[in-house]
Amino acid sequence: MRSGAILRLWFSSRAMLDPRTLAARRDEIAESCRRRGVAVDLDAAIGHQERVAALQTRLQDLYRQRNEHQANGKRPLAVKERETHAAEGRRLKDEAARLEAEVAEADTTLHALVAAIPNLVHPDVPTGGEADFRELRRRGTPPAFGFRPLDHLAIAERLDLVDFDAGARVAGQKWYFLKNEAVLLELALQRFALDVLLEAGFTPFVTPDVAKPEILDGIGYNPRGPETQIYSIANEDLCLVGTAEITLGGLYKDEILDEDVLPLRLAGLSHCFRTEAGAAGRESRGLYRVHQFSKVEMFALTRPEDSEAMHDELVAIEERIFEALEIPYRVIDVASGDLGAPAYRKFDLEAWMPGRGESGDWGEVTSASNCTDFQARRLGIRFRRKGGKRSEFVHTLNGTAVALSRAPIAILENHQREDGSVSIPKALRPYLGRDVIGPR
RNA sequence: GGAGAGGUGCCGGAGUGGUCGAACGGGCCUGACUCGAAAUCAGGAGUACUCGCAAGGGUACCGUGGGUUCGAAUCCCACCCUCUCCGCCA
Repeated sequence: MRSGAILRLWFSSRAMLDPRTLAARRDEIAESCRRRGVAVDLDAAIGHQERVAALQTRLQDLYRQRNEHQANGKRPLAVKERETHAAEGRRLKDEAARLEAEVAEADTTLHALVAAIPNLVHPDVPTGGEADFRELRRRGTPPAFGFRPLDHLAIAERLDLVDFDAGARVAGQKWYFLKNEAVLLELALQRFALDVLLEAGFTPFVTPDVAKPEILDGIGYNPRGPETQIYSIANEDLCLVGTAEITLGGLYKDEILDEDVLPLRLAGLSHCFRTEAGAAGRESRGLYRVHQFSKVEMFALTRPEDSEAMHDELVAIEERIFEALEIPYRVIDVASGDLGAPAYRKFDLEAWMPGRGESGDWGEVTSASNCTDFQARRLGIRFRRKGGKRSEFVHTLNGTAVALSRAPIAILENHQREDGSVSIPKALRPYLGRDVIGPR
């Protein structure tokens, strides 16, 4: 009789927003959900948690009885006795099976209820929707052109850098070929960003471009459903990753780390695939919103007390990169309704894009999130303090070092010149092997 | 993709139906010895959940999921993974 599975099923559901403390933190969680504009039936979850706990206690007690009974059967028994003993054993087994089914059913419900609860929200996060962000600072000055600046698509077409028509022919709408110096630019940016991260103590990775649904789920993505951003591979239990955050987060799934290896700073280079379901009609010209791009991603695992400092560190690195690329940007504190379920707080870098909108506009180029223990709970990533007995969940953070779709937009648009050429920022020249693209 | 071997605790590695949460060795922690260290000796130590103020109990876990049995690390089935060989291939 294998009874472990049923217990582990139950235990697995605890690895989210901790169901045990659900009741104690009810008001805090309710307030966070309200600020996010997410409707969650907290009381149902709490009620269910209690029901499952009670069932679980009964089941454990039954297991204890069963063990005692089995211990009694170890000595030699007369035939009659043996028969009686076996019958009682079968009865206990049936009863356990019935209870197990009940626990499993209740646990599935609890799991669904708890999974729907998003992370808490940092007290300083502005409350509201997409437009209610708080601007924290601006760096750099938007360039003043003595001519009418083009958008990146027009620049790229003139310089023969991208081919969306060919992309559509081969793969469909919003797929594209990079061409000529755009290829060199992508590689140069990758290597440049990687060097910045190496300098900052990151361990570099090239990650798988696919991951199992359970990993996606642990990170907080919902791979199924009509509005999903995630491609699934037919006939395989695999998804194309939307970011290396997924694979880097999965790297330490179910591990217990030593306190002294923290913080861990990981840099991941991967392709990113997004269905962009429901994104039709949004500002998405050219490379801004595409189905595939490359990205150098930062991922960090820290002790709980270190995550806010790490969050600042990630943003500082992003700023260092865009400063070196001589691109004006601003940093925003993303509003509660626009955080996504895993994030406790999120800082975006928005670069100035002269070709965006009527006369230039800010466009998101990076995003850094502190997910506290939300992902760690779902993935089972823990650490143990020196001399400590119990393990604790780590905090996870992620941030974009450079997205090779949007960073090139900012470079092309900000550094374009009247003759149609694009000058290359000094920091990038050694990587690109030239000072200028074009004119042609 | 085909054939074979194997998945046990931090590591190595026993264990083929109850005496196994698991021998033995290494590593690790504590103590003794030492001026100190090495060596040696003694002791300790898995993970998670749960009951309890605590001391201390209980339950589960030997790749995963099922099955047989009163009882499974051990027997049966399926799957996953690793290694070796063959084929194919960038």
